[in-house]
Amino acid sequence: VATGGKRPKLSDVARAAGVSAAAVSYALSGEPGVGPDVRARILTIAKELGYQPSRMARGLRTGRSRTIGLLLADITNPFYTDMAVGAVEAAEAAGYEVVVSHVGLGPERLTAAALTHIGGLTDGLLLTSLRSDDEAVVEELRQAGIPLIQLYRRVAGAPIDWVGIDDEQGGYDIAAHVLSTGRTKVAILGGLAGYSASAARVTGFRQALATSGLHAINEPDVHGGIDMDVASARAMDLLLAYPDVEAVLCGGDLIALSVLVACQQLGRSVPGDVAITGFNGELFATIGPMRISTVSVPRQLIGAVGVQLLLRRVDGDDSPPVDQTLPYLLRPGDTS
Amino acid sequence: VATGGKRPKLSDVARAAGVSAAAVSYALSGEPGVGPDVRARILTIAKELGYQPSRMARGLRTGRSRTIGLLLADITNPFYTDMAVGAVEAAEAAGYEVVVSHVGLGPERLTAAALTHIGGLTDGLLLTSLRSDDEAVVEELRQAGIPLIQLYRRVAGAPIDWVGIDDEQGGYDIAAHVLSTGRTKVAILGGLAGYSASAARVTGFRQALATSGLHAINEPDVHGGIDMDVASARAMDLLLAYPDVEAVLCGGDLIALSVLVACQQLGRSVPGDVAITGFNGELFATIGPMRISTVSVPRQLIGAVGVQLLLRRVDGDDSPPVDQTLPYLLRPGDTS
DNA sequence: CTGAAAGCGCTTACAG
DNA sequence: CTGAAAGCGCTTACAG
Repeated sequence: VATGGKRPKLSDVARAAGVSAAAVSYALSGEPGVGPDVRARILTIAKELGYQPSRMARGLRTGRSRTIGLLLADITNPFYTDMAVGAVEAAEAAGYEVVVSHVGLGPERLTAAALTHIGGLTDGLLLTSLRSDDEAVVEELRQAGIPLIQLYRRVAGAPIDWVGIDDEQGGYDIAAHVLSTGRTKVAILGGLAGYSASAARVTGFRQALATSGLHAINEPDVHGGIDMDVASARAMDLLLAYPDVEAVLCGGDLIALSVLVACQQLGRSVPGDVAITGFNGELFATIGPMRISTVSVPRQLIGAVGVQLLLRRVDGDDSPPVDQTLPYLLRPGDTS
Repeated sequence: VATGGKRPKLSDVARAAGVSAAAVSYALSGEPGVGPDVRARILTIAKELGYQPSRMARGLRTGRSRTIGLLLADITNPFYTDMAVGAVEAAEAAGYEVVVSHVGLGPERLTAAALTHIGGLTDGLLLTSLRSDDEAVVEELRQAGIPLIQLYRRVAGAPIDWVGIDDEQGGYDIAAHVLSTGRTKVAILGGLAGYSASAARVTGFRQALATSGLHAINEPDVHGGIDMDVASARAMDLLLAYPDVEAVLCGGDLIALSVLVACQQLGRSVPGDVAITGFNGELFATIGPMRISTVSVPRQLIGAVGVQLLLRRVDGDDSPPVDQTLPYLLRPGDTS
């Protein structure tokens, strides 16, 4: 009941059309080798029969799946799924399909997921979930001979194309923006040090502070977790430990939101008493009653450019790895 | 430079181990037909060589890909990606892989994406993006003979398994919760009428109101868009048109957030002047300074149960379609 | 412009 | 317990 009839195959179409299998193949792929009238008839019959070529057979024969994989640590995180949207659009334009895998945290799962893609499922991989110390994973995938691109996060020194933004400069810019309002008691609440982008942002914050002859009042404990509960605790601890803090530079919008909530709970006015900045430009940072000042990362563009780089590699380009740095947007909101 | 050596194939492993291809195949799949010592040697050599079986070849031969597809209208929407997480976990336990496709809005794209999955990429499909009037799409996919499951949203009357919650009862419950506080001037801000869940929720709201001898003060214009800008406009229009409204029952948390923001802008206190309820139980509804009262939908569970139903169909079960109704959670917050 | 044939890398009855 | 062989559904030189 549930399933229709058997799936028709190419030879069924050939028989129905009274031509050879080769003719059908040529007709469907738009190759020469079959007359326009015959081609039209074949196409009609194929549609009538509901013929759908087997990707397995085609892939086995051609060695290409015309599919690229996108590996996400957390498919629930819009920061990365925005990249997926850009990737899907760019891939579609090139006749490729994007399949997304939710791999969860941890290098083992990353490797496992990647290996199933490597089994020919996919012609190349977009990697997003890299930690700075994931060299081993990346090296293993490289050995497997599948083209790889790093999206945003990266492994230090890995000889693999990368596309992202200049987080350090972004951090510098938004810190300079806050300092320009005359605040001097500034704290930093960065993400985990193990991620390349988190580290770079904090470096940028520090450089801007140093330029004004300052340093963060909560050094050196500026790195930490970004999950909502952890971030909330860090925010509250900070405000309690440094009652006179005038500005908090955050490594991400979620941390900034935590600080905002904590300020409201403690009765500190924002941005009157405390200025707060985020990073990423996430949706939730802009939809609340108070828009968070942030650095907006061009996530869809990163995905799209990643696909372009990847398809170049899939087509056999083996020139040296490139770094593609994209522009970001400094977006002042209501919190600074 | 970019690619490693050629990928080893099964026959390479066989040669290196000095056995037949069949022996390797049996050893890798854990089938009997090869002794334990030989099996161990084969496994070792396969690992040494970095052998990774071709999914294409295996799929072509067996007619199974051990992969299931999840079609998302918007991969950026956490409501649906939460289902993906549940699906991934359930599938992994069963030895299946989940690949997610972002199809965007519109039935054409849905069909196109589904067809590429049907080409053998995937053994079955989890559908999330259905509108009530998508019968044509669903019928076409059914014809193609691929097992299908509807997640949450559904096509009325389609003979396909479905898993979700009782939105009507959920709507009734949260409306009753608000009415129990004595409010009588109640408005409804529902989602688009074209989606089964939106319609059911509104029906539930109305029934609860009717039970108290009431009806929404803004009837019959209770349905509308849920994108942030549209929802914001609807919220503002409502508050302006009905200055004495005491409660707003919303079809989703994003709408509820819009109403909350509009209330703050207009200086109405929440929940003092206006009670607000959402629906879904999304993360952002709970992380702001004010938690939105909502109905929490068990999204991961829906994904997991969807996978179970699907794998049953993949294994050939063709019993009549089932509806699987899961429990939800009424979660009062700070807005009611 | 068309058809017959080989082969992509596996799995799985089938003989030994 | 092991090996030789057929075949999954395509694509693509190669002859006609």
